[in-house]
Amino acid sequence: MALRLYNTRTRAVEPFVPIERGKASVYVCGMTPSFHPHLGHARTFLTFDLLCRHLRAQGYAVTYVQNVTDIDDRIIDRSHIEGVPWTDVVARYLGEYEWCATRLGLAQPDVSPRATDEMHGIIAFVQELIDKGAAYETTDGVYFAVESFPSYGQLSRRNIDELRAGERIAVREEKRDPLDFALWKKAKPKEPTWPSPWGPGRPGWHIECSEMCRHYLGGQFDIHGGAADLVFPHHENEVAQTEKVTGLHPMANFWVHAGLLQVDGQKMSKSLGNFIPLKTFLEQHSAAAIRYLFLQTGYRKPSNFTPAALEAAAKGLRGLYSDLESLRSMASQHAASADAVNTPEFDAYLDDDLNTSGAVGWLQKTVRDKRLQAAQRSAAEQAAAAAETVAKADRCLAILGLPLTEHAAGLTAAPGTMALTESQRAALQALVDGSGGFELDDAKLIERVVARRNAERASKNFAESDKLRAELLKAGVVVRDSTSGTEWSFNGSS
RNA sequence: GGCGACAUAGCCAAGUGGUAAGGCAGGGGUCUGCAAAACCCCCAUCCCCAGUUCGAAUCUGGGUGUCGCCUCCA
Repeated sequence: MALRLYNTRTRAVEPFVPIERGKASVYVCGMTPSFHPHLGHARTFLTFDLLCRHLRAQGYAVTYVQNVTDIDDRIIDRSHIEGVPWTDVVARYLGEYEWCATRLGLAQPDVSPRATDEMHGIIAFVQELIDKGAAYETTDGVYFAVESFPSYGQLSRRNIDELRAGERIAVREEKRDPLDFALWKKAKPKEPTWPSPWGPGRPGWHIECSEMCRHYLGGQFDIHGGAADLVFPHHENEVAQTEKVTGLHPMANFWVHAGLLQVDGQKMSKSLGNFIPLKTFLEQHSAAAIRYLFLQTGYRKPSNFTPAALEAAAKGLRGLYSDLESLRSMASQHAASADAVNTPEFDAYLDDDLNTSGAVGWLQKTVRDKRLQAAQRSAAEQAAAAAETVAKADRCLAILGLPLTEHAAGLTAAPGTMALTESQRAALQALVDGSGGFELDDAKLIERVVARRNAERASKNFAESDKLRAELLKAGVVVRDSTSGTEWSFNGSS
């Protein structure tokens, strides 16, 4: 079984055949740091993170390039709005993205080039287009002549004539064709500029990706990714620019697009008021839970985010982890032999156009079944069987980007809910007053209350112990009794 | 208006010709001082209509609905 991927270029699921055996070159359109990264960004980059993890697990040497478009109209607009230099805007929002990427466990791209570091290449690229007669200069910039590229519209399946018909009244009278788009924008007042053969200015959108693709991956490479909303015009324009310059087709063998995230059944946007800033979100919720939630949905489908779905995902993942912990303790010191660690069924799901939903379902079922089976066996057999399952599950979870050790803690409670409020403290304090310390930290305080409750239980004073449990619950603390003692935890939403 | 995607149980969601994975929620039971956890059992015929086929959630045609793109967007 080998990887098959849906290819936007051909509108079909096709076997992935790399240009160079054993290698995979991947370019993904990254951030334009002009505003807060949002939950939709997370879905897109998580998708390609998974693709890379799977490719690597299958033995491919992956070169993953994810660019940063750090100069753009919106960045300039934002700097005017905030009254700060455009470089500050970039630093702020890019920093925010990087914080989120770390939190989400996104693998570092092998290269993350920035448009402003590629100016020479970009300018050269534009010049090549002019030399080839595919671009022309006007008083305000340099434009790509769509007419020079007959297959324009192929990737996004647009009809050029219909596009022209629908085009709004051309503002730029100098444009030869309303569809022509800017490669280089000549300087306007209060805008950052770079010197060029056409005078000071800056690149248009699209050109930076064409240049970076060519620079880092060559005129043709394996996979070009991005979110579905980039198919037109961004990727269409990239194709036109690149193929015009290189004369090679296709620019990328596979075009892979991640479905857009919706919130409450609607597109996420600032104007609709359902914009979910990623950093805020990750400060309040488990990164593993959102990752798991996205994995439960096919990457190409539109995904509708709801708090209920997140909650369900967090619980589902927690259950999986819990089963795995049980298996781990059964396995004890027993180690699985390395060659036993393969998961063909799981791999087959991912090979099938990244069927993460099926893969996760298989993992859930397998871990659960194996746990139940192991429990039936003799101690010796049990350890061996459990160790093998644990090793396999660990492998799957690593590919999914959900390693147990890193994420388990974050699932039981969100960071913001880990502490008692003043009133909760006061209430619990009152229950253990007379015991001395009023400088107890939260954990110590809770443990005192739990201890008191256990004392009541020991003396069969159940009415009192239940009252204490209720008090703890009011403070967001859940207690669980077992033969080995009483445990407690915050019941913060994940 | 043009192009496209999607429509499976209360919710999320796999499954592309042979009688519906998984998760969450829910119901019943075992266990427990109670509760939690755990364990056992139960819970859909796949938007509608008409076709093709021995057989369709899966193919074809026609509807209906939701969403997206066509302007900046991950």
